[in-house]
Amino acid sequence: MFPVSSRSQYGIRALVYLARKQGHVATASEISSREGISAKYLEGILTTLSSAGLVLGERGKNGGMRLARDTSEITMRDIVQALDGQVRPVACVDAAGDCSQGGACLPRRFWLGLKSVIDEYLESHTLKDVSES
Amino acid sequence: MFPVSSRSQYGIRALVYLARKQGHVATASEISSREGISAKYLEGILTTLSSAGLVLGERGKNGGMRLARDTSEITMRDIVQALDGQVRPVACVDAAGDCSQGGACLPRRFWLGLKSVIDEYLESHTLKDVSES
DNA sequence: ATAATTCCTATCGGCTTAATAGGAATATAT
DNA sequence: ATATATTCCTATTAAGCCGATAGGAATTAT
Repeated sequence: MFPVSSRSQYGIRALVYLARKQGHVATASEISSREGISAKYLEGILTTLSSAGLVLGERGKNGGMRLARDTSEITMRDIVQALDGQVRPVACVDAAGDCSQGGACLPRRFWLGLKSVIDEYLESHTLKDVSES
Repeated sequence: MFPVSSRSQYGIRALVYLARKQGHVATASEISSREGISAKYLEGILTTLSSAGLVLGERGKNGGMRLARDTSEITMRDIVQALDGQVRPVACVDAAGDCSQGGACLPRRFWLGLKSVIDEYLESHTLKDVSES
């Protein structure tokens, strides 16, 4: 129950690895071999993190990836949201809010509360916390 | 991210329905038609809830399902655990604890904390809360 | 007996996801 | 310039999960 995708888990490990580099670059293949993650798969994950603005990708020879900002400025919510989207326990807890039961749906509040506690936990932990703990 | 299975969602709706019955029986087909849930599928869900001791199944004619205990004595964690197993964001956060990285796995604490906040939220909300909110 | 119900087992089709493949775009080094 | 190393883009595959269905066995009231 409440499984976290491999994508997010890999992404976090990669970012922890980059955090240790203190802002210096590391290539996708370096991270993949050190962390034991499929090279091509991780490559795509890092590209996604780059689109999300969490890392900077530098192309070409001697290129690689580096953190886009300080580890204390990257929350765990930023990461999992970039890789697996918003926290959404059930379909009806988003902007659309198209619960088939309308306002009469009793469990809705309960699910909204669950979304809140998860979001708050993720948001209150930064990459700095995780990479130094 | 963090989707809750249809099984758990259906199960909760069925239990809310039963809660309204104040301990009287309702058949699986009655609940399925009232709640718009696939009959046979819901049947299996209720059987599972029965094995878990949350409802009592009475076989035979005039049989049906009733809550096994008071709504305030059934936590939301009881329900989702019965239907979808333990809260387990990542594989390594259970008794086995076979993290390939061993004690050197940095994100482990983070995931354990996430598991805790989810467990605590689920445990602190009962069927009574949800069915009366 | 008959009817109505829970309970058990097996199966199917569709969706998601981890993983792979091939290459295009880009930048550096020589 | 050319070769090399890297990110970035698009498609495809293989496997697993999950919602749903099917058919019945066991049980109980009428």
